[in-house]
Amino acid sequence: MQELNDLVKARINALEEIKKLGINPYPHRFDVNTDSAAVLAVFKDPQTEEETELQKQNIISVAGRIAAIRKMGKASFIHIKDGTGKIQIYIRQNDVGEDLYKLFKLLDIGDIIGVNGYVFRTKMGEVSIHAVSFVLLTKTIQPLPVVKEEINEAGEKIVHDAFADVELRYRQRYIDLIVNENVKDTFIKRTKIIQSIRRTLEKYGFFEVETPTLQSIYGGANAKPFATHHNALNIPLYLRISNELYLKRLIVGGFNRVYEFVKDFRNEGIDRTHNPEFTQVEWYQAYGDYFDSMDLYEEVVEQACMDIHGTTKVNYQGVEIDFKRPWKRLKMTDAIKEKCGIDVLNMTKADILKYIGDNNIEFDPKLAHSKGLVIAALFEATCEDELVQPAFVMEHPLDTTPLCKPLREYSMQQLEEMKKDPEQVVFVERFEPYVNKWELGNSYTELNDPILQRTLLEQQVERGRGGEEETHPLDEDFINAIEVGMPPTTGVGLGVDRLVMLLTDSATIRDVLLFPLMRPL
RNA sequence: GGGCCGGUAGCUCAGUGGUAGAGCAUCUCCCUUUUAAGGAGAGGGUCGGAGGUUCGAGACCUCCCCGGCUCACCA
Repeated sequence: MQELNDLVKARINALEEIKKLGINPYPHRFDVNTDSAAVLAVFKDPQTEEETELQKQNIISVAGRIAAIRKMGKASFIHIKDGTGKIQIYIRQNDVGEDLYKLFKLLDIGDIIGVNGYVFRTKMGEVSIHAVSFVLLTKTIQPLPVVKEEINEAGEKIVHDAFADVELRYRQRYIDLIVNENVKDTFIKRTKIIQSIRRTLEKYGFFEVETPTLQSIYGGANAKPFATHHNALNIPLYLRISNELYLKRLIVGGFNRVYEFVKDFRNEGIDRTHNPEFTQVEWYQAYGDYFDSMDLYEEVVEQACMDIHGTTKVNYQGVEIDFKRPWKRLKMTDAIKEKCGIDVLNMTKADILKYIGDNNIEFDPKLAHSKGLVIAALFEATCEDELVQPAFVMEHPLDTTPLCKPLREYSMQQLEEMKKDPEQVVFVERFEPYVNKWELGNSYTELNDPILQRTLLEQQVERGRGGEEETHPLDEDFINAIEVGMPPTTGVGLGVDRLVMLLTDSATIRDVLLFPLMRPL
């Protein structure tokens, strides 16, 4: 038993008093027939005397958590919060009787009650419920932070003593949701965004599926996995880092348009835009290419923004971002040309490395073995900061991914020759959407050449042995699926959390995750 | 992992080496249209943890725990 502070002791005492009054502090149900939002709408317009009198005949019942109490002897005002907002309740001994008023005096902020009464407007003009009776529905033991609100003369709401400790807010999100108004709103928007994405995909005939979270071979992205173990089978398992390879199996199997919202798990650092588990939606479309995916990606995001805000423009942390289609599209090498003034296509790997060195550009020397990876690294170090408004960066070097098709402009013979020359960089039909300098997703014209697929995945394994940590283990069954034959296909991954951040003006990913990972205490 | 900042009452915060504070909340009393309700009084602390310096530490030093920002890592 933990040591009780005075506030908890006082509430337990009140609970005992209530029981002595013969009242069950935890009854089983209560009939609710309206809510605070609906009540406030009743007196939206000025009322006549007669109409006000009429309301007295209309007894309604609401239920919610006590948010504020103002006791004045034998009459009191409280505010309760229900799912839709806040409403003031007037409780008077003359109306509810001495016994109930005795119970009322034992209530605290945080307790949950049901109220029967009629709507009226107070002297001060606030639409309220005049209680004729009430029922205690849940007596609470733990005190809530006492947050007070004031409307100043300018009509602005001033919040006093807001529950602001971010650590406590994340660890005890239920309290955060109760006392901090805007928190719930963010999560309502999150759900609406997900619903909007789903609607857009359904509109185009995409079919929602579910694929395994526990995988014996992880793949589809370059990331470190979480490892776990299955006892009965006595095998190691991994939490998925991506569902890409499973969705492609479904394309092979004849589902021509599929999508899935998934939690991906990546065993990496935590910061403002990274949580170890995060949500992606991936969709795959047979017979399409990455241009089709760009079109749909734009539409999905623009529509989500419209559904939340009624406009394509949002303010994110002081920067206006406009999701209006069409978005800017630029090749990676052109972005480098624009920013750095160099054309990496006409440079040797040594030249590019020299440029990186001469300009003190951050560079991980482990990547120096591949000209393509050097180019991608140069792009990331120099160009990402420019990509604030929505834009598609396209045509990445082949070495950045083993799952994407080379550009259609290469002839088969050309491709063979390029692969033999380390100074030749093969580019692939890939794009990454960037907004606010963040990668907001990833998309390919999917590789469906089984011979090239095997070669590229085997190279990944070799690179893994060579020290690059985040490369793929070989998934033979996936290659088998591609050998069985996957139609021309394009696929997209969209980072849901970051999109929600942008659309809700949230500064950190933790503000759009109900329960972000915290180190246990 | 590095750098910087923070952890004091249930909540929000003061407190630069000398008796641990304020507001709200809590408890007692008054108050039948209040709204940061008001008035009178009272209680409430392992100052994140452990060592150390000092006559004396919430404060200074060392280590540790938790968090925030930032850099690195993370396509």
